[in-house]
Amino acid sequence: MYLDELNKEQREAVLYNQGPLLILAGAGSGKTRTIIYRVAHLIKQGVSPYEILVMTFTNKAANEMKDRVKSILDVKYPGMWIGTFHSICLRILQQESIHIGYRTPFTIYSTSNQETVIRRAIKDLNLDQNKFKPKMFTTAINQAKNNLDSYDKYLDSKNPYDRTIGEVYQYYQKELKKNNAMDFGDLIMNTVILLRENKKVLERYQDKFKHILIDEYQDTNKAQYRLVNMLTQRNKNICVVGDDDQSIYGWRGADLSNILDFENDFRDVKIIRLEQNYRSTENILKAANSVIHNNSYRKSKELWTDKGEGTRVHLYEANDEESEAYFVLKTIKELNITKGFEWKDIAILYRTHAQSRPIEDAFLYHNLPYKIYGGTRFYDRKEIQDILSYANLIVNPHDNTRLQRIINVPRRGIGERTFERLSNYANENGISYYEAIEETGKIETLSSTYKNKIRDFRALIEDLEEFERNNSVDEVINQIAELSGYKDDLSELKKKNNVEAETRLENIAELVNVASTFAARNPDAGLKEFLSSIALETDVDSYEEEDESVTLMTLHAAKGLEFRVVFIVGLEEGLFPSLKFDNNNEEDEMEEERRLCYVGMTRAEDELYLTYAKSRRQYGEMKYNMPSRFISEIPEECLDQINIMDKAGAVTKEYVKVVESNNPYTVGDKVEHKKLGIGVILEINEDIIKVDFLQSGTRMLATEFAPLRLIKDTEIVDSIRNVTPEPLAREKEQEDNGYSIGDVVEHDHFGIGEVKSLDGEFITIDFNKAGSKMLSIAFTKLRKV
DNA sequence: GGTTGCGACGTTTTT
DNA sequence: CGTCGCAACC
Repeated sequence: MYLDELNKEQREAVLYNQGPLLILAGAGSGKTRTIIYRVAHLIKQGVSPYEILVMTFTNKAANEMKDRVKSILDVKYPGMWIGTFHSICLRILQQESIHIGYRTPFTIYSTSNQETVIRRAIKDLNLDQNKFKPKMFTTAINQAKNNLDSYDKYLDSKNPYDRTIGEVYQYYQKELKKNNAMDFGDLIMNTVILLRENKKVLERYQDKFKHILIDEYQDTNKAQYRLVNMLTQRNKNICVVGDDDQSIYGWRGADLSNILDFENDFRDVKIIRLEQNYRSTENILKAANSVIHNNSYRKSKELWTDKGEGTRVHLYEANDEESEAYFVLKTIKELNITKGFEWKDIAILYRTHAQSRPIEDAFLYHNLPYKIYGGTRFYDRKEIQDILSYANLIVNPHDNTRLQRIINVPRRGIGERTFERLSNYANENGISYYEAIEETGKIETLSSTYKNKIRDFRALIEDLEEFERNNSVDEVINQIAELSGYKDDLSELKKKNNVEAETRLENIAELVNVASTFAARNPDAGLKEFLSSIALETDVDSYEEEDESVTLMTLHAAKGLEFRVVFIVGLEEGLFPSLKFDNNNEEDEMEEERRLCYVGMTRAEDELYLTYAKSRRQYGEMKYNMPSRFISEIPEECLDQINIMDKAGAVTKEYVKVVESNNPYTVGDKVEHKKLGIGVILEINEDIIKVDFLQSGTRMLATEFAPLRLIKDTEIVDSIRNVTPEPLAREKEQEDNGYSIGDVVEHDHFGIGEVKSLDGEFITIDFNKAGSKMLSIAFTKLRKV
């Protein structure tokens, strides 16, 4: 019986099924499990799946829930509405499109499309481009939509700056309407407007959804709050799950008061607290609890665990960001060797993306596999946006923004002047650009050469439209890349050894993959459906737990995940907590930084490392930051201060020496190799050691990959057993490793260099920039030049 | 129509 | 220190 798999509070939350319910679920307290079982239980009790609505913030969460509900109930199609706020709203808007004055299918504008429209607005409204940056407006408009504010409110403002925002907002909104497009904010706001202005529609949905569940309720903004509130007014079976201590998106419009005031919004609210943490050890939990206790704007809650004390939270002071990176690297290697943690068990979390760089450098140099999440998103990449613009144009040719984007990409001789003549004609006649293209003959300002070029473009789009009717989504995407000349263009560049072009081709291939997966899963869906599905998709959705690599990500991106070992780096005043506070709500923002720290700390299951650097390069300038206040908020008895003086501090440029000083081995140490048995270290050269093995003679080994462990003298007697040294696979390469002295080679990290000497699988190269290095061929990516 | 160089800028970003 | 956008060049 599935109820037996729950603790007392979780069970209570599953069984309580009449009226408003607030589940305050601390980090690692089995939140998702509770929601899923609650849904399953409702259905087992006879509630129809069609009467249940579950809203989440990420596709990942939605998919996970869908899958788990399906497996508990053992059905193929769950029937209930489970999705992100945005996808649920999209679904409603598409069904009710007659009420909202949009044609179906409307398109969805991503952040980059948004910016394109804003740029045009700034130009057309003759605003000073030095004073007004597009980002200011996108931020303001998104925020306005989160708060359900229309542009009228801004236009009526006494503040001239707000009036300018109003003007741009108005222009932008009209432009979107003209293009039959909505941005992310519109999806929510327009749904609220739809329900507010159509009583019949509202009542239909209120009737339909007898039970509504909201995940991560602390992250809802005002618009989302209104939406939920309207939908639930009839049945009041609203269950919200969240943790006020994990609200970290305030700057994006999330309104913490939604969860804090929930009990005042409804009558007879039942509150259940899930406070048993199944993730972290006592020390980690105690440290995290102590930090969050310094916040005043929160509900009382105290997490506990029965996992046992565990090790203390490790604290390390580095000299600078490079030695911080090397501490992380070295510690990870040690954890792997001594405690058997795998790469995928480990995550490194930081406040800003820029901090990943020194860590990447260190990992790259030492071939420690890692994966970075965030940064430029896959769907934001230029080539992906370009291809998708073509695809969108096939579905909706009147999308001016996207047409403008690709009409000359790749170059086909339709330059700025030509386009201007075309767009002028369109504007004068009040038609879309594509309609103007259909009337090219009538545009008198164009010479026949350019008319023909435009006709060619039109023919291209028509060919693609035709192709789309008879082929699968992935074939269409591929055809776009082919017919548009995009592929040829990149292939040409690739021939010239352009690495970037190669990546772009790979990205396009990946997009075709995504499309074919979609086509396989949704056999009845077409291009239209594919486009709206990926418009709401993000990179986080592709996070793979199985990956054999260390995870690098921002603290924000880590929410909802867990790792056996967590490093939080850069715990310095000014960096974390970040130093950019508004004067008005300084305290609010500090509390949000603290919650972010809490989120980071509670990701850790077994080991938590906190590091800070005494000095750090920020924006090219040397900064000397104080250790973060969050460190001093941790009780000393939970901390294990690592008091290694950083010998390497003075020579940070010389990675080599840092590693040497951090190398766990010294000459004379006895080691045990998984295959080669016991040996003694004869020499140490960077991270390569020469070991004399009892049974197989001397060998060079790369410390970070050789399956080695240090052994004490007393162990030796026990350990000498029959080790039959198997020749390593690499040994065969020794005969001819493909390189000879004098070869010029290129290394991903060090650049160009010349081969100086060869010693088995080891190769010494004199790099033009990085100097002389000894590297293991098996683990080094080298190219002959 | 495409390249180059200079200056401005610089959190976090579930959709 | 990097990146990116734009203006001035070829």
